[in-house]
Amino acid sequence: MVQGTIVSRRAIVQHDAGRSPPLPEKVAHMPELPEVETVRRGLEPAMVGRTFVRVEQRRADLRFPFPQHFSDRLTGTTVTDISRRGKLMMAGLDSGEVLLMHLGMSGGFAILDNAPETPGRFYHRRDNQPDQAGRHDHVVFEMSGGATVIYNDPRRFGFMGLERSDELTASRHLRNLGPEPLGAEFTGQYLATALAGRQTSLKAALLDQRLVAGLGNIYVSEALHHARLSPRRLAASASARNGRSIRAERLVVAVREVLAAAIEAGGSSLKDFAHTDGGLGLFQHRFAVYDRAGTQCPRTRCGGTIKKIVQNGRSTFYCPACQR
DNA sequence: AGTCGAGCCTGCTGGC
DNA sequence: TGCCAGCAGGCTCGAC
Repeated sequence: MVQGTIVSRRAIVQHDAGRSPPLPEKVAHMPELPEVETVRRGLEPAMVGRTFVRVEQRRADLRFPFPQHFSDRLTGTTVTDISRRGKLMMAGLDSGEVLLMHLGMSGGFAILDNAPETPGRFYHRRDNQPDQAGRHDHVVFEMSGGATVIYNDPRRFGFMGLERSDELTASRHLRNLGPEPLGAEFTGQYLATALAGRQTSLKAALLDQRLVAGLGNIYVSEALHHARLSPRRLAASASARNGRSIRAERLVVAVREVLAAAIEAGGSSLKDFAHTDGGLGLFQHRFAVYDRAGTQCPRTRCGGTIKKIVQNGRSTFYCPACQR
């Protein structure tokens, strides 16, 4: 299932328990960059090159109000491509507009595909069945080619927008986004410069989408552990000294590796979906520190114990022994 | 300008 | 057993 909900992923893990041992570790449960990328890839076959035959908008707003005449502006247009910036998905339309889709923290898509070659059917309910009341199914796209794409979002922190493609970069949802963490722009030198003078924690700085786009609470904790840097460290202290910052360089590598591994795990779940009765979105990704307070640090020969602290009102997990 | 907290929202969990 | 407070978090806005 293409989404980022806790319930579904756990449910599927349990559902599949007969084939593979149940995972004692936590599975990813909120849409950060890797989850969004997986969703994007899952939407492509159902939407790209397809036309919106019918668009059903079931409520006036999510996190923000829907754009004016939302369904009318989509109906009859064809999707040219689906891309991503940070946690934001963008479907290019042949009308010259771009459909923006953000999953917030509980958003996800279900695809009912009537095409015979892909008899997939997936929902993110505990029982893998459609929400009976359809209570949180807020948008329904009926696409040419037979797929019905349903946006579900219990907490409604997600949103959809429509922008003219030539005004896209000026959109308030895009204009402040920092570089893609997996792109060429995100280098040690960039990060060192961006962190210079910042009097906040490294954790808070990395969560700032203006600094780098796509990291959330989970992957920031993971990346900092990977880089052996304390989330409590002053951001500025990871910036350049004598024109070079070992710490910033280490952090860039860690961010890239952690995200790439998670995308890989998500990609596997997409691939598996084609061969099952509907388990897309299963992230069997394991975390080193996130939500693992009290357990032993997975780093070889570290021997530390993972600790949970609260920074800026959010939980942070790290190993005080190896993260400095 | 940079930093931080409130608030949005619902579902799950843990404590009584 | 049942109830309910507390927690979870991405993003924007407002306060300092």
